[in-house]
Amino acid sequence: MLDVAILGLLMDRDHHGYEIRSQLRERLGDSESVSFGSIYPALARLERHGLVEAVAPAAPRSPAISTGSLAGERASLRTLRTSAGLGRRSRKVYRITERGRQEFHALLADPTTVDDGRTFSLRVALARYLTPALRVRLLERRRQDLLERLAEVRQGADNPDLDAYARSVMSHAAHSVELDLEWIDDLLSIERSDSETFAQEAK
Amino acid sequence: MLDVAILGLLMDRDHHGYEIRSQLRERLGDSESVSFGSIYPALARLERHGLVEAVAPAAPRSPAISTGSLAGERASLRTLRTSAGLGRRSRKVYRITERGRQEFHALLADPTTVDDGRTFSLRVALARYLTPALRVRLLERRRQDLLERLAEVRQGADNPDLDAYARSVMSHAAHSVELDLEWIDDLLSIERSDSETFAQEAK
DNA sequence: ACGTCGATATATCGAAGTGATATGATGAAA
DNA sequence: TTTCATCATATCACTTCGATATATCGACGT
Repeated sequence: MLDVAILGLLMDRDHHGYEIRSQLRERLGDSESVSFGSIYPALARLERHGLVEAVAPAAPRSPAISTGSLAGERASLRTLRTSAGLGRRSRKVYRITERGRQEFHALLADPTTVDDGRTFSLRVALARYLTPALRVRLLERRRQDLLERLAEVRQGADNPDLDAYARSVMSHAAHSVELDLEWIDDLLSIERSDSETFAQEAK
Repeated sequence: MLDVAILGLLMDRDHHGYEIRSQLRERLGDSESVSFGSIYPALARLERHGLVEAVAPAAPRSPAISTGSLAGERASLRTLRTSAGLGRRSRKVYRITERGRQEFHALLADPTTVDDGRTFSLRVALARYLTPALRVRLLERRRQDLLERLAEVRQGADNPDLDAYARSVMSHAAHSVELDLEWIDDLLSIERSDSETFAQEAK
């Protein structure tokens, strides 16, 4: 899951570890922040597998300071640290590789992994990288799972064995799943109207 | 988190590992099932710490078959397996200890741990074991967290840098948090009206 | 009577994630 | 000028996950 998230962010542009954490919340809507204890090992892992690569510390806003040699890079690193706005501790910036892009598409579309709320939201947030057909499949798969879950929690909400608090949890879970279902149905109807528009244009 | 959940279930009655998993979903509303790979180690850990203890395989529905000796227990185990309804592989039933009860209350009320959606729901499902004051504190703490989260996701929903899918995720997250807040406000108003009733009765 | 499927049940293993902690630089405020 | 908040990487012990192995029983079809 984290792999897809990181690769997805890197599809857009290069990032360093610390930034990935905030982007995960801001762009991919991750509610419970992923800890640094998973991000840095994940980045190391992805690099080991050749899916991402460390970029030589990029030139700061002010262009053309260093252009390549090892000594030059070291100098630019020092420059980077003290130069306007971009200081802080030296960043390790990562770029996605071609193999990384392939793996990203494969992971994102993989139908064998069952989505929980978190991975599903992640996938939707990255849905522009899926084909329309794969998007619909993703949404309909989740829809089925939620319908099953809805039946479960509704039963719990009516279970007289449970005390008022437990029943309240169940009943709120039911409302929450209902809201999720409405969302998915909205997304599905958008997908369908988009494909209609497409069909009409082709006509 | 899993510790509180297991202890909470054992407060009610004895359970074996397999059963705990289903009860977690049915009684405590846990959406993403906890795997056996965490339940059995957790049970072993709790036993090591003296918070739970393994019970001699309980007598089946039909009462009074064995009453104590080692030989008797072994016999009852065999009986258990082949007797009506309760067969299957031999179960390992756990009971909560006195120290376990103390620890349960401490963990449930612990204000230092920050609740995510899962642990919060768990705590509410077990809220009957909290005092009214601790219940209100739990609810208000979560309310604050959600208000902050709401501001974040609303910003994301309006962020023109994001594509329609990512914005949709953010906007749905906002609606979801709003629903959570309504739930919490309901629970809070119930707590308050309960304490009023209580005050009036005392009068 | 036979096989085999699905549910019940415990257990273990490697890989991944968490939460805490260490380290240190920088900019802003007190 | 010290000190505080934020930025940034890293590691550690412990917990959790997902897959897999093992085994028993009831039900179902053939």
